[in-house]
Amino acid sequence: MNGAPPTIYDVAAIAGVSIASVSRVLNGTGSPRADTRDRVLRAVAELGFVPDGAARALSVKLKETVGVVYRRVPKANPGGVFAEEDENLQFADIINRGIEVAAQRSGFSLLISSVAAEDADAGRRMLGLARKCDGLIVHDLVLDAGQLDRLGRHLPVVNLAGITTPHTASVRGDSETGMRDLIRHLIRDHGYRTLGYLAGVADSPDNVTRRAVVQAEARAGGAELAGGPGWQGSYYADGGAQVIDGLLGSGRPLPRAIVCANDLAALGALHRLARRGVDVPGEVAVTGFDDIPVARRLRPGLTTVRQPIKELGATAFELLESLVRHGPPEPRDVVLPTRLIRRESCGCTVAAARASRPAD
Amino acid sequence: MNGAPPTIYDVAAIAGVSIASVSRVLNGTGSPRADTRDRVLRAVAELGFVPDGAARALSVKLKETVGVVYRRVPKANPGGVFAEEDENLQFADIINRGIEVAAQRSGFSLLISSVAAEDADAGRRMLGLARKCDGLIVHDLVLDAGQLDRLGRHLPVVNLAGITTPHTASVRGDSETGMRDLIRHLIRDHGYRTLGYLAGVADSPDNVTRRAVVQAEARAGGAELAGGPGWQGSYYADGGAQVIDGLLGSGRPLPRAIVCANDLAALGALHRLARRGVDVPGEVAVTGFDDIPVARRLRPGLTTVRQPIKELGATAFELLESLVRHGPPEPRDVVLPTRLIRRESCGCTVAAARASRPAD
DNA sequence: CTGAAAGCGCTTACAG
DNA sequence: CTGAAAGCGCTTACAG
Repeated sequence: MNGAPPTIYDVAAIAGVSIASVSRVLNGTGSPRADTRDRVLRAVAELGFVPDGAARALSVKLKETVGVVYRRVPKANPGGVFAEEDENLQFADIINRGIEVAAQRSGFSLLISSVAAEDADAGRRMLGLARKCDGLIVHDLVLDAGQLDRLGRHLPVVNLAGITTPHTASVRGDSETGMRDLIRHLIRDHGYRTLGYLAGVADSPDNVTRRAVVQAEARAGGAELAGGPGWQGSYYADGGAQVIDGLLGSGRPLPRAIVCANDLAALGALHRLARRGVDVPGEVAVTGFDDIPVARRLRPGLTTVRQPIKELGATAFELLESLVRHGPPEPRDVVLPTRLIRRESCGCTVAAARASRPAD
Repeated sequence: MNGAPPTIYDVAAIAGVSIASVSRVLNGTGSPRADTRDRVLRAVAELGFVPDGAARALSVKLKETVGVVYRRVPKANPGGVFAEEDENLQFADIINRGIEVAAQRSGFSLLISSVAAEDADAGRRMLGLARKCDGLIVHDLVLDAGQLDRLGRHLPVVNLAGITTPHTASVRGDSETGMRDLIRHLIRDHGYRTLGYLAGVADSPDNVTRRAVVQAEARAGGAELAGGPGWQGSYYADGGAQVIDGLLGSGRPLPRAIVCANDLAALGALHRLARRGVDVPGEVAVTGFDDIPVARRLRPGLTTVRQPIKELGATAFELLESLVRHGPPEPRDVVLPTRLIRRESCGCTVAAARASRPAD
């Protein structure tokens, strides 16, 4: 940290060669003589030279950096049981790890930026990010289809919301199959005749899809599906807890099984049911979606649909890299498989649940 | 995404002004005439112009980007109960969020990079990172004191390992006070006479400190402290579980309380004790350190020491920014307060535990 | 207030 | 194989 960091000119001077030669040996281009190579490498070591990324990026028109935007959770109820927001971000964190590992394989770095849900100038923050990277990966619940597409006209964008637009690519988990298998398990294997769908953010594509599948499968299986505004959650634990409070307060009986839009909603529901003395799964079964790590730590263990979380991230990066390097990949919209994970919250015994799934 | 993105020259041409003027209105420097301002802004909007970050960085010699390096977890035992590594990274993820929020306030972006524990060319990866940012924040367990200091001679570095070196700054939680309060609680309030310290990575500064405090407080309180190689864990759940297996296999009685180096080790220990039918806290008490979100979801709720995780990250950023902008801050090595969080795994009743801590 | 021009630190045709 | 030079897209003294 003494003075300005050395530049390629300093290296060239010490090595007694031109900056072009320094650049070549450092990048492994051309075929420098062994002697040249040695002198450059020695000078580099002596100075502790590290080439400046900005200068290189400017020159090659590639920053080898991908921006990731995810949604920070709205402030939970002050004093609520779930004031701790960080648990809520597990899903995003694991996706980001998937992106990062894939990016690292390609020599790209990850520029991470969260936007608060209430953040008015989220748009500006995203532009600030955009100038520093080659393309953007945008998580669910950050931008709507219109905003995404507009952004996609300016730079490569892939969204993790499963939104298909003309100028972006997308990745999502297969909600249809996962949810279908789950509902059939509840109706056929457990014989439940009444269900409720504890919804996520109303207009999120995943929520729309999952609700539709629950409806269709309930009808096909001859089960009754409770609904209405009282079932509107938020994808977060607080929302799940509030729905349970409302349901219990309404005086109407609970359905036999509550199908939550995701694991966090289920976590909130489970917590509140336990506190109000409702036995899960004895009186009411509860299920989630995602299979975030905490799902297996809950008591009872949470029956859910596993998404390939890390792979969602890795795939998003691969789509983006392709977009950056060669333009729109084929296919532009990718759906990754999901699978039912039976634990105990659906009513399965420990033994049955364990036998049905891989060790965890 | 049609053709090359617009540059400041394009904007200037459309607006009918010089690129200097465009630069000025975009950066709010000088005092451009209202007319000039309008024309520039109109042209910017028309083109969807976003200034290139690399060019700006090269020019002003500031990337407004901070690199963060954290340690990816070694592969867990294949087929082990804790094959899922992501839970292990909660602590790092929350720190990173703290960094990010603080960085955002200063207009900095976060460049995230993990290194695998076994990764041979971690050094190279870190240099790759270094060229893209103004300084580095290095998590615990990534580099040793010598490596950190060497790195710190080339660019601003702050470490989250609590390691004090001549050329880096550091942040850590106050392990001394937190651990002292915890041990006193176990000995005085619960009357436990035998303890064991389930260690973390042997040469990690935090582990060294925590072990020393446990020893000192046990001695002072007249309690017996079990030790030996059988107590060596890893900071991860797997390590905690293995220590329990070894202990149970040895045939010797367990101490009345097992003090774990961190929450993850406690999680592993708790899991294994439950599986082997040992009652916690009835037969043996178990405690953690950190208070990661899952701690409150465990049954029994985990008694632990809360670290201000996000603040650790935010403080690390603030130190780094100061290092980047003005050179070494004062003080260069910061210690943040911790506090005992009583739940049930230490033997407290739900009521007593709840009364002793803030709602959660 | 505004513009012409130099400079930031690299990479890469182009000659030799 | 190697070097001189142009160029990447900005910012910022310096004149005017």
